[in-house]
Amino acid sequence: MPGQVRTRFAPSPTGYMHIGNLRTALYAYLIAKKYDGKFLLRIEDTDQERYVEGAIDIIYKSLKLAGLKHDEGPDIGGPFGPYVQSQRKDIYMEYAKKLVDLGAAYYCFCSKERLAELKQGQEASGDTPKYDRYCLDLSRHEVQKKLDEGHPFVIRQKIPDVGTISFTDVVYGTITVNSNELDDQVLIKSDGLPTYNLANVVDDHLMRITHVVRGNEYLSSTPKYNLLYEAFGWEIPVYIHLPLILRPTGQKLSKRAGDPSFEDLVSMGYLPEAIVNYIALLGWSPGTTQEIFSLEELEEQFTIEGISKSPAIFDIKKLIWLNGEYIRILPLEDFNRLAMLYYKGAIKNENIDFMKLSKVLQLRTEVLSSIPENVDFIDNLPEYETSLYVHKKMKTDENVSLASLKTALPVLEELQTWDETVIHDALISLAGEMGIKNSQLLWPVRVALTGKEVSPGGAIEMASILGKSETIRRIKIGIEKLTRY
RNA sequence: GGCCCAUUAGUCAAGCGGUUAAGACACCGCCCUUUCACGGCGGUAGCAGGGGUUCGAGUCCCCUAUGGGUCACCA
Repeated sequence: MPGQVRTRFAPSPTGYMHIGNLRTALYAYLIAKKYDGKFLLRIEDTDQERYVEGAIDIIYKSLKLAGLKHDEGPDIGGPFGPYVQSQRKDIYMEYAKKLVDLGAAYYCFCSKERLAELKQGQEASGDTPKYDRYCLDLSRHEVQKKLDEGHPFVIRQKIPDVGTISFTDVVYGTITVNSNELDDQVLIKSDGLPTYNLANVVDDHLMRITHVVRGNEYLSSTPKYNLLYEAFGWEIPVYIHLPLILRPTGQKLSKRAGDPSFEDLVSMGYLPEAIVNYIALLGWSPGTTQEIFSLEELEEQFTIEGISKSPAIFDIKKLIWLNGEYIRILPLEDFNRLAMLYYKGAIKNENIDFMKLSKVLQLRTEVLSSIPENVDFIDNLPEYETSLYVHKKMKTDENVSLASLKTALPVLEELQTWDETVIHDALISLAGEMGIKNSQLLWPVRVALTGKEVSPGGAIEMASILGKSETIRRIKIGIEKLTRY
């Protein structure tokens, strides 16, 4: 294929970037990068009824967050602009008229009422709704007359009566349909704006798109677009249709069903890099056993051959794992900065060394939003049962624990400096002196300090983070609970 | 319903006529260990069903079933 590879991401501004959309953008981007080509952003806003305020900003923001930089687009311009379809209205009309001249399209003056009636009748008799070509044979003169009289009109594509149409998709292979399955769809709406059916063809050609990357839902309408390319005498792009991403119950992802958007996932505590990594693997395989990919690695290793045909289910479990992997490799400072957003709401105590907390928490965090529940004991020691002190493997029960806490209390109170090393040495040697296992001393202390079954660190780490006076206070509470028991 | 597409473990998936059918998540067990987690080791679990073609089929063909997509003046 001569010339430079050019792909595009062409979302309509609905205000919601779902995971499937993002993945389409990602693959289009990767294909461009892989072949050293250009990736462009085009806004498909030809349906003004669906316009949502601020939706374009969400698109910019999402792409930026995902690291998908476009080379041309509404915000940065480019040689084939404008990149917003509503600003290209005249272009589409011009090409639609050309199609009429070519005999590949025709004016239609049917009212919406007539169309609705027609459809209703066809459905009632069990037929597939299809335009009846009422206006197809209007003479040039009749058409001109109606236009002069100011009748509202649409321009419809004229599908050949007979024959089959084939096209080849890189992932799905050659697909053939009967032209009688196709409807004479509207190309230009009565508001003068084009439908997707015309706009995508005109723009992809004018913007020199070489590889059309889009969701599988366009597979069945692609033959109609090919007819248009052929009528214009334009080169047909390489088609790459992507399998759908489904929700765990098997349906298409949807906003209505509550499936999270990309931004939702980010605000739920997933890192953009992890999400991108995860969706790259939903529908594509590198052919190796590598699972962790930076965007740069994807750019190098992505292959069109690796795209699969079958739909994939969005499995949050694997994303959680992957997110944990990304969190663990973060520099401590970066993790701390991210975690701070969650600490703020959960911890009011100002004496906490957050960096110290982050250090123990980082290994244990898979999703940032789980942080608050993991650190809730810091501000307030939870109410807990003395049964927490009973642990078979640690060889502790209430009696052992009470003895351990009572012995540990004065030792800790005497400590002049309060850091992990000092606390560690004091407690470990104490266990030695007492002739008990480390766990028989440390488990009770950890329980007393946190009041929880699990905590983001052991007794020594928790004591260090909570500080001396709070540690002492909590151990006393523990002793009291166990004494009462 | 018509047309189009898909179907390897619970999930993502490798496989492109001859394999003990990779790997990952999840799950289970063991080890490490002051809890949990991390890490290490091991395990359970799969070619939707039926016909062909072939010396040989997860791989090719047909049928059935299931799932999905599409049939708009939405994209």
